[in-house]
Amino acid sequence: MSDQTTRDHIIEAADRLFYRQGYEHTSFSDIADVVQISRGNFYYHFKTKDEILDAVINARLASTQKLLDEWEIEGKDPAERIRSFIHILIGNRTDIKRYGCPLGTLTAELAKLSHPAQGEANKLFTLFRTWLRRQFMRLGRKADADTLAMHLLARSQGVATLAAAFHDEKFIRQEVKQMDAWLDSVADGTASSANDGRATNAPTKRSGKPLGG
Amino acid sequence: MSDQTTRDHIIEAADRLFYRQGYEHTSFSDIADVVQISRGNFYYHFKTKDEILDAVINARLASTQKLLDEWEIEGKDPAERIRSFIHILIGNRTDIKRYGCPLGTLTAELAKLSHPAQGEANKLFTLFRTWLRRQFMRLGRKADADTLAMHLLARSQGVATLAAAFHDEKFIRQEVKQMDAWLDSVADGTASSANDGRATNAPTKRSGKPLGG
DNA sequence: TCTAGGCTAGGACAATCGTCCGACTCCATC
DNA sequence: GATGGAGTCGGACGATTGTCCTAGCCTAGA
Repeated sequence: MSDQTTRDHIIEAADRLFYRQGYEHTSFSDIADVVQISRGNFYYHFKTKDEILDAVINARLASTQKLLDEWEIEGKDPAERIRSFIHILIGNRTDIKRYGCPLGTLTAELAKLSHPAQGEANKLFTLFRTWLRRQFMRLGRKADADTLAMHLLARSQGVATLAAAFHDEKFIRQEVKQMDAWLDSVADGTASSANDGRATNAPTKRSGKPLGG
Repeated sequence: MSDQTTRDHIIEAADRLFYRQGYEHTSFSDIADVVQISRGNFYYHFKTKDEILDAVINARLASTQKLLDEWEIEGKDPAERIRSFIHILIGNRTDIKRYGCPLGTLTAELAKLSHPAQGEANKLFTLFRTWLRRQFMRLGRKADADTLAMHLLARSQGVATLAAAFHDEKFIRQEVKQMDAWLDSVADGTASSANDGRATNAPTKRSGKPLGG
């Protein structure tokens, strides 16, 4: 249908603009310019701006679920699947360096706006959280699977935040490498030698020169 | 002076409101209501909204510097000083749980607005970064001091982001404990046994039950 | 050819924004 | 008491916002 096409175009454009400019800072005009329709025509497709936000979040939920399903199929073992998660930081490094994490920044903004869609947006986090938890459980970490999932989520968020603040791509690679090492230690179950791959190797290996600020 | 008092009141109120509602979402009226002056009176103290932002950032820079100086004096050794940094997450947990990290959220918002004050806001991050770097150097980690500083900053940011998303206070304590352990391993310099205190201890100790979502 | 309805353009709308101004109240100074 | 500047007030301004309406376009089906 032509309807779906236009509607999807709006959602797609809104998604990108919400990510780059933020939700509140993106106006109907901004979206209209991209989609090349008149501003007044929005009302036919979406009654309110919040409805567009809902549609965008739902679209992200769907695409995220699809992504997780793919990782589920393609990954040979839980560790490899978790590694897929870690490496989206690399895959999206260019965007992250400029705009941060789409998840984290949207959630943070909606929280400050006291926006009703907060709960929906948080489902995105929960999607990753439960998926990661399941992987860690399969890794034999039944007892602390959720703790590990949250830990990994937090580190990813932190990396995205600082990478955006300092516009530092090298920092992303650096931290991803450490998370990989951390994952190895978790997967091995080698308790006493489990480390985050940082405190151990850094002094003997990397130069540790200041990252570009 | 009465001038400084009013001006300071404005800055103080703006600071709090920017943190809780975001910069763009905070209007002159909002600030005026708190300070209890008329909206039109702002122009006498600040010519533009951006000027208020600059003043707020400068105030934060000053108070941050003061905080770091205090830690510098009070802390007996570098490890204890770094621990002071880690534990602000605990001290500000109530606010963080609700509004996230003042630093991270402001930086993220200004980035999306392409706001000229981005650079100034980033100085806040740099303040912590250089301070932490110096502490790690004194800890004998000359080679990778900056890497360690960035790592710790990132983890703090990640914890704040997720704590805010899930409104989870327990998660903060949990991650702080791990950062403490991580710091110990860094301070000990026990290379091969250095771990983040998570992959090692969790399965044998904590129950790892799902955090409140 | 005519008609109905999906879809759109363009503009009106009230509200709110940051900005700016003129008139006013203080109060110290002479 | 008169003067002048610091500080404040209330409102006006143009712009922009999200919302909403109406007239018209285009196409499929009778």
